[in-house]
This record gives sequence, structure tokens and C-alpha cells, in this order.
Amino acid sequence: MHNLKLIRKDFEAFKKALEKRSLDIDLSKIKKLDIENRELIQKKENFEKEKKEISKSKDKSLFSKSKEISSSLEKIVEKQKSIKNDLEKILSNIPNVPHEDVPFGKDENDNLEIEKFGEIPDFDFRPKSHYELGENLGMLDFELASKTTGSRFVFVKNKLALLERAISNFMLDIHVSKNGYEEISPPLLASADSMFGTGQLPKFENDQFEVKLEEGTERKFLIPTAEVILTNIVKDKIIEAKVLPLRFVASTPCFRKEAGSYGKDTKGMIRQHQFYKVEMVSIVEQDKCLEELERMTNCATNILDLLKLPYRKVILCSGDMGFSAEKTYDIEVWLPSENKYREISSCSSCSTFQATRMKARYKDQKKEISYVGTLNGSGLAIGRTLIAILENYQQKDGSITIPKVLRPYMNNLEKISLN
RNA sequence: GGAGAGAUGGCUGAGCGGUUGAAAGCACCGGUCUUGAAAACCGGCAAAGGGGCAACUCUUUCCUGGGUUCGAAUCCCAGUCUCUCCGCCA
Repeated sequence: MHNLKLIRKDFEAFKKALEKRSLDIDLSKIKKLDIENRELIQKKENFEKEKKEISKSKDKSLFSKSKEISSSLEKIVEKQKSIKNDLEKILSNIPNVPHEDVPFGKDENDNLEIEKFGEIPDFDFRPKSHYELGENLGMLDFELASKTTGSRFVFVKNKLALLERAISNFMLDIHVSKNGYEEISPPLLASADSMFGTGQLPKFENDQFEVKLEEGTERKFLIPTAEVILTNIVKDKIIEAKVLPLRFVASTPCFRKEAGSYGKDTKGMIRQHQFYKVEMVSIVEQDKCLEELERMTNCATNILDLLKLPYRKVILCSGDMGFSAEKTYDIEVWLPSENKYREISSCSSCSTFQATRMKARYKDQKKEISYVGTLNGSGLAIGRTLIAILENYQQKDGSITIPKVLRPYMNNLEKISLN
């Protein structure tokens, strides 16, 4: 959410910043509502002051006048509320403004590759896709999932289930012991309020799974990413600057409707309604966002280095960034069967955008209160890491060599094969 | 599912119709003392919004939304959330 006070100072600058998002927001409407709102606030406050004075005076002869004021006040308050409401509705649907580092672009084709890392494996046979490999091993079962549940789900079985668990534990261990993140095992449901805080609501309600609880109670949603829960840890808080930065990591299932991606990645487990992901979240002083973004991105790529998987780092263009982000790096891992890089992590700085929505603030050394900066990044998507390992570590006979760093997590198993 | 209790500032916790934005304590900041620190003592310390170049000033806020009243943290109604006990259950 944008701070109206700042927008007010320079409408044109705000408009320009949003144009980078290829959005044409009707700022004149905001401007008009803002002015009306403030006029009504002033009127309201004058009446309130008058009332207050009467009640303080305890002068009975003025009591009837106070009643009169009350009735005119009522109308003003009602109008002011509705205008404020309209204003907030508009503001809550406007995405974050891209940072100046972010290249202008329309969609994913305009993203910029920054650097490539690792060695692309050179197979002397046609590399199979992860689903061929997994199904041949009898350890990925999509048919079974559609029987028990529906499309876009999968059963991971046997040694691949162990591998999946190993990946999760390995990543968590690194982030906790080397990167200074606090491990959290959070709720997998989030309140509507939390979903608003991180920007999933109101605009992206269609992508979310809502869970029916008791009639009349607060709405709850399955988390599309642990970012929602981890970031909302600081919701409605005023934090002492000295405890910042806060860094949290969690490995959780994520749930997404993937509405609007019909026909996209229908085969295999690239795009599922449910997947595991290790998520990092940082809460920082607002001017530390960008340096924390570099740090966080390095935490993510470090995992790929350790797994010896080839990848590239990409900076997203203005048109491809998520709603809450000011700057995003995607990490893409090499998938031999597709002969291209695919997203395995996305690290974003959300500046104070989410903090404003959440009312997450901190008190700095000068005792001034300002909004925190929030960042989130996958470290990494577990399902996609599994895919990448299957494809990059596959052998001619369809077996999978296990990356060395994962073996301690798998009873020192070196290879997954049919026998 | 049954029966109760509660929701107050960064935290703990008083107040239960009229300068109460709210006692007290903790935490925090500044000062005195000290070689330094601690202790002790003194002082300061809520947020949001509006107006003003500024000093400053005004309004709102004691879970949320209604109501009663000239006046509500305090009374009434509705809702949400939390906790305790019993039952059921991983």
C-alpha cells in the first residue's frame, strides 16, 4: 500500500513511477477524493471540538445545541467514511512502485539475465524429463493423485519422498546454521487480514484456496507461500530498531489455484496446486532493503552451488514483477529435458509496501517511527529442486545420482535406481 | 459440543459516567553520582490523522461495530478474538 501522504507531495512523480508498471491509474480521482476527504475531516473536527467544549462546560443551557451538532456531525462522518473507503479501495489495488534499478519491460521476455553459474551437463544420450524418470522409477505418480484428489497434484513415493525430505532438511540447516535465519514451523492457514498485509488480497483472491470454517467467523486461506505468515509476524507491531534485522525461514506446503494457467506446464510437477517450498523472510530497516536483497539472493544461490546445479540469475523487468515487489531477482535452474532455465527461486524486496499494509513499524535511534522493509525469497522451491536433481543427475540407465551434500540426509544413499 | 473469564500504551497492569491519553511497575532515553559500570536519585517517554514554512496546534483512539448520554475506557446490544474447566480427538 502506498503512503498517501507521500503521493500527495508529488502526484506526477507517482504517476510516472506507475507508468513503469505499464499501468495507467486515474490519479485525478485519487487527488479529488483526497481533497474531499481532508475537507470533511476538518469540518468534522470543528464540530467535535465544539461538542467537547460544551460537555466540558457542563452548562445545561448548551446541551440542546450539542444535540443539534451531533445530527449534522453524523452526516459528515458518514460521508467522510465512505470517501475514505473509496480512497483505500483504489490504493489497495495499486502495486508497488519499481525501484530505479529495475529495467523497464512488458513481460517475462524483457527480464535481464545477470549471470550464469555452474556447468550445464553434457549427456551422451537424450536426457529424460523428470516425470519420465520419476514414473519409470515408480516414484512419481500423477495418476494416483488425480484419482484421490484431482489434476495438478502428485504422489511422491519411496526414495524420491526421502529425497524431497532431504532437500528440505538440507536447505533449512544451511539457512539456520550458516545464514542466520530463525526456523519457524508456522500455521498453514492465514487470516484475510494477513493475506491483505502481504498483498494477496484483495486483488488476487482468485488465486487463493479459501477454507470454510464456522459460519460468520473470519475468513481463512491456505497459504500460497510461507511469506504470508512469516511476514505477518510483525503485523501491527512497533519494533525496536536494535532487534532488526529479523530473519525467518520455514519449509511449508504452499497452495495455489493457478487460475489462468490452464494448459501451462500441465505435465509433470512444475506447476502444482500444492508444493513444498523453503521460504526466507527478512524484516529490515527501510534503507537496508537493497543490501538485504543481495544477501538473500546469495543465500538462495548458495544452495544451488552446494547442490552443483547450473543456474542463472535474472532481474525481473517492471512488467513481470509481483504486486508487492520493488525489485526482484529470479533464480532459474537448468532443466536438460526442456533445454532451458526454469524459475526455482524468486527473491524480492517489497520496500515498505507490505509494511504499510500491515502497519509494521520500527523505532529508530532517533526514536522516530517508520515502516519496516520486508523481503521474501524462496530458498528454494523444493519440488522444483527435486525436478532439477532428477534431470541433471540422471544416468543413462534412468537412475539418479544423489548430490553429495544430500547423502548425509539419506542414510548415505548414493543413487536412486529401480533396484 | 457444554460451562465460565477476559480483551487498556513497547510489555505487565489499575481504573468501571465528567481535565483519564489514561495510575503504578518494567523496558527505553537524558541527567546527577562513579575511574568506568551497576545501584540509587531526578527528569523524559503512546499512536494515527488534520492544519501550519515552523515553533506549535487540533481531532481521534482503552478489541470491532452499533446504542444510551450534554459527556463513555467506564452503562446497554451485537460481533470477533483469546484464555480456563468438562467432553471428544491427532
